[in-house]
Amino acid sequence: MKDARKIKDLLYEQVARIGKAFASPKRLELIELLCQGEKTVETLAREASISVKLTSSHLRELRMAQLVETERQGKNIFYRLADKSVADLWVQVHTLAEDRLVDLQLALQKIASQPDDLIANDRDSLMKAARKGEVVVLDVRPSEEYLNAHLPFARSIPLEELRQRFAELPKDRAIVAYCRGPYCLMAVDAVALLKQEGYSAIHLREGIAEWSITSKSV
Amino acid sequence: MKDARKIKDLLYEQVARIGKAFASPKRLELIELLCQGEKTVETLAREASISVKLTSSHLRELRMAQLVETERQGKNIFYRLADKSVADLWVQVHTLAEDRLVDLQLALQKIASQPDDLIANDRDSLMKAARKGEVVVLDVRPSEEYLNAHLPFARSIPLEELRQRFAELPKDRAIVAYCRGPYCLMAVDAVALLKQEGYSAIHLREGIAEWSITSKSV
DNA sequence: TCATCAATCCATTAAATATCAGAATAAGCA
DNA sequence: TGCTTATTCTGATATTTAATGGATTGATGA
Repeated sequence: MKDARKIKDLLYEQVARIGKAFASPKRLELIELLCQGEKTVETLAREASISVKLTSSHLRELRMAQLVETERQGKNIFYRLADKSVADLWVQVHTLAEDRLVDLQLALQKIASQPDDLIANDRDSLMKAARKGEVVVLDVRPSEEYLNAHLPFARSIPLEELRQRFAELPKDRAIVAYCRGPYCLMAVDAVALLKQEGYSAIHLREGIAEWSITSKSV
Repeated sequence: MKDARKIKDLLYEQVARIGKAFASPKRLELIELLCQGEKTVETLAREASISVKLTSSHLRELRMAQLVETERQGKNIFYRLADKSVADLWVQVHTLAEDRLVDLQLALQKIASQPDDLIANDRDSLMKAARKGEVVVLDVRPSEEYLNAHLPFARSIPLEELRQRFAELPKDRAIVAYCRGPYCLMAVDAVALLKQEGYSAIHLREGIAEWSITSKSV
């Protein structure tokens, strides 16, 4: 009996290693960044706005939970998710959080509905329209992330270059902008810019990680 | 810019509330128990082998993360999962842990393969056999849990009563025993007992929570 | 070989968490 | 009404974790 308890404790403790990895806001942000493709420690630190040392120590936690892998390329060490299922779990966790936590819902509403954005939410019809060229799907993430993976039919204009590259976008069609996911503000900013210029632009909450979850557990 | 950071921090912090709820072995055990149906604090404490006070404080954490709900019935307060998606997330998390963590794989092997158990893993063929009556699917959990929900075609004999009720089981067919899930040892014990009595018994790792995840994200 | 850069390791402090004991509620019962 | 039972709340303590600064490693390139 006592022995059974010890075994059980051991088992749950192992699973809790995964839970702990998902228990820190900074680590979640790093996971979301890694969903966009492999990155160096320095890049991750810059994009998450935290120090390299702190980034390194959080990445160490993620590595010890076997959620990320590293590879040295010259001077740099690249981190990547150990498996697609890690990205899936991130999506699952933040989706559950959005379903359950009122505070989170309120914060998200504040972002999205400030300029009263319409949010595209029907994948099939969006893809159908994109295929026919009725809408332009616009990826505003840095181009390396676009090159790593992007939504079908999407074209890439990183947010920083958008001001200079308006000319590439047609004014007679709706522009659907997306970025890293619902907690990334780049698409929101892009939509604001585009509207200022007279485009009809809407904001897609989902990023590639959210998109590639095939099945919603209903 | 600074404002954007503050918003982002807020968002990830909210999601981390869910992560933190899954970051403690004791809380994971409570979640697994609640996957079997609603239970009082006392019952949860007894079944997780921890004090009522500690159980209460862990349940408080889960309640604050909005993962569980309470309902008073007379003297007792019943806890239940706030949504099926909480059970789904538990399955997702422990499945990822089993995929990634070698220590966990080793510990699980020690349990399951001690008596060289065959593990039933093909749901469709198991259900087909159960429907035809070629195998007996046996639920060895306490009967309240069976009454709350159970696998198709399963019959209930709680582990404690198994010794007295061997007569109810046919010796000419395979018995497939299951319990709360892969970290519950009741089915393992049941299989050991049954084999001792000359039954051909095998152990199904999955419980109702694992079973009811319809789609594996591949 | 030495200087440089990227990243980690180590030691320290501050903050958060787990656990336990005792007091406090809240409902049901006598 | 007061007593009992189930549960939570309030502190107190020990452990764990987050964050930071200084020293260290490992590969690169002059």
